[in-house]
Amino acid sequence: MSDDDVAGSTGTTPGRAATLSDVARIAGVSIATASKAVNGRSEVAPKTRQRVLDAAKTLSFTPNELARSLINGRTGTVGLLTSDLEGRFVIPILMGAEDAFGAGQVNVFLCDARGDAIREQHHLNALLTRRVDGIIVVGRTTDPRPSLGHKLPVPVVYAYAPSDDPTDVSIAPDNRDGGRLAVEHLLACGRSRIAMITGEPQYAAAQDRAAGVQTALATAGLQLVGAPMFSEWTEHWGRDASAMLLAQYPEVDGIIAGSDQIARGVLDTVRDLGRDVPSDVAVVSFDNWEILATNSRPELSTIDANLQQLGRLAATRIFEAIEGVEPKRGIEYLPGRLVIRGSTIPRR
Amino acid sequence: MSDDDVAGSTGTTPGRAATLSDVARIAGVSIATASKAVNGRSEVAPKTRQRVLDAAKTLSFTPNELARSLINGRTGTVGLLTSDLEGRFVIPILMGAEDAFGAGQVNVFLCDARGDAIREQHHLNALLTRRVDGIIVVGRTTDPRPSLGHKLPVPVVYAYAPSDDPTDVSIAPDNRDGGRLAVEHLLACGRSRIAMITGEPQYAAAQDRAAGVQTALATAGLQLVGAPMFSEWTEHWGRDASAMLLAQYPEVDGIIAGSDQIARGVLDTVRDLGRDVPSDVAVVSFDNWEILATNSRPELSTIDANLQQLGRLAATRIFEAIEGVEPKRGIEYLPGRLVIRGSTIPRR
DNA sequence: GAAAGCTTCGAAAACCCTTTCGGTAAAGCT
DNA sequence: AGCTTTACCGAAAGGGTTTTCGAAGCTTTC
Repeated sequence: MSDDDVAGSTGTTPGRAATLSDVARIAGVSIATASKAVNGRSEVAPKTRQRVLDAAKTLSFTPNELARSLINGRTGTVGLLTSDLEGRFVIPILMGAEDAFGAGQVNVFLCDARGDAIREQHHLNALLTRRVDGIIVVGRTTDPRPSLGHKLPVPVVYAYAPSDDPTDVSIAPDNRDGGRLAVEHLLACGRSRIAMITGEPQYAAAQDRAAGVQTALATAGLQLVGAPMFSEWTEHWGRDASAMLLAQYPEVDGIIAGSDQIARGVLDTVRDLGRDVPSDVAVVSFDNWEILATNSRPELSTIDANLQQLGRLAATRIFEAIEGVEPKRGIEYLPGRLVIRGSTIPRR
Repeated sequence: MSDDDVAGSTGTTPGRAATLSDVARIAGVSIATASKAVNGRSEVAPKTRQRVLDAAKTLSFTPNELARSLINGRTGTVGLLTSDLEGRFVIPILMGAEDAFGAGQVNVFLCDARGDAIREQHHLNALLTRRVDGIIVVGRTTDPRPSLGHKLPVPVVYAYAPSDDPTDVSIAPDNRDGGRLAVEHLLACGRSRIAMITGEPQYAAAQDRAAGVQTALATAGLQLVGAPMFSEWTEHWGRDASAMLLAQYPEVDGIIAGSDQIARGVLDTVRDLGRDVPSDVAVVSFDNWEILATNSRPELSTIDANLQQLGRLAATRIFEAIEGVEPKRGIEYLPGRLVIRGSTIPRR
């Protein structure tokens, strides 16, 4: 049954695939006419068209996309060049891109460079010889990455990690604005003694989120309790940092964690110290990594970076560039979105 | 600099890409000779070859892979058809496949069907018109999935989720053997009162792991404390179940969790109940999902499914099938590997 | 010095499709 | 009846490459 409902409907036979000339021969017309018939062009009599379509069906003819591409110069493929080992960012971006292109219209070559420049170059060359219509480069962090240059014959869009060349087209999450969202949510929850525990200071994501937080607090006439605590993107650091923080500043009633991982550590320690989340201390974090955010006690309120939308946007930009639209160069920042859960608002 | 080191070395110019006939014209030879020269065939004089290669270099010629594929009937591409939304399994499998194919030799079309049969059919058709050389189907669970049938013109290998048709070629993790590994490790740690908390009973992974555990215990002349506890693949269930378990059977000194997520919940509750891991209760789980396993207190001993190797194996099987090797049909089970961390062996 | 062998190169077919353009036949018009 | 228009179809070129096979040109052999 599975045999029939799937393969049967594709109808492809094993062995060699049917070609257009096979169809033409069966239908008793020329190859040109067959082409017009299957492509729905008008210069063919209805009766003839039907004969061709019948022949195509019985042969289960599928036009060879390679030959097509060779003619019109478009392959309908894009390359997704990533260094994101974990697939943390690249999968939602891939899904967004598929959405934007329309399912089945465009196919995506996914290449993982594993942070290796040589491998990246290798993949890039392979993509170019395959004549992709465009390339989306997805970084592992939001730090700027080296540009691929402007000598490529296809448009390039940088997603998540922007290019270090301002004349490239880049799309990145707006971490500053994310910081603002986090702060405003805590303020709305009635918190005013807010501290921040975040990851490695070398990361632009850490710096930008901290900057956004501090700016938003200043706007509200407040300031952070202590300095932002930078170290690692780990639960361990979240635990250690929150212990230190609460020892030094017991009055803290809101903590902004630089990532969901850190927040998990914070939650653990705050509970261990006998304080309740969210009534004593509210916690908000970044990433909305479901597996972490929805399994904690309580579940995490967190800033989602809208990665899928980021992918859609990247695909849209690539598409526009292919169509010849003059791209808006520079970095386009995509705002995040607050997902509210139990770590800031008590559950009923 | 970035401009030079990457794009410069590709040497591709914007605008139209150079073709072989351009190269031939510049070098003053025929297209046929140019082809032989760039492909390193022997029927061309060294002097002529050098002239062609120089011309190719100055034009930064890249052979058009589409035209090539059209001739030899091989595209050097494979489709990876998945329903694994999270990318939890597909990414390591993709990486393994890339490894096996050799970097840059083969490119992978990644298609996400999102668990939707229609979308899957759509992607399948797209892959076939693109004339991929083979298809790897990656499922979301280890439960058998519907076969794509045998009428496809290219070889298909099922990875992670085997096909429900025993005449297909499938590669799946050996969860039974994984259960054995977990048991033997706990026994080696001196535990004998072992219980199991695992996920949804509908999942083959849950059943197989439990079966493996029980068989291994029986071999050692032991049996599980209580019945295997099935419910959900969540931390919440891990917490609830371990509370119930320890209330009913306080003598338990080893717990096998059906997943790292469940184990995280178990660790939490065991600690909350004032027992030490691993000295009072040792915990071992499945998956080796790094983000979960290495951030817990203590870190998790867990059975890694060797997904990357599974991807390599799938790629190898596809490759063999393309080469015309008669495939070994049925399900090939790939053993897992025990990763020992602090939840079973006290850290120094 | 002619036949035979080797090396080197190019013309052309092939891969599969799309598109242009010319040709045929039917239909419409005066 | 003679002309133009329309509708339909097919021959052929073109896209970029590989490969086969024949044609030179050269060297060796007797």
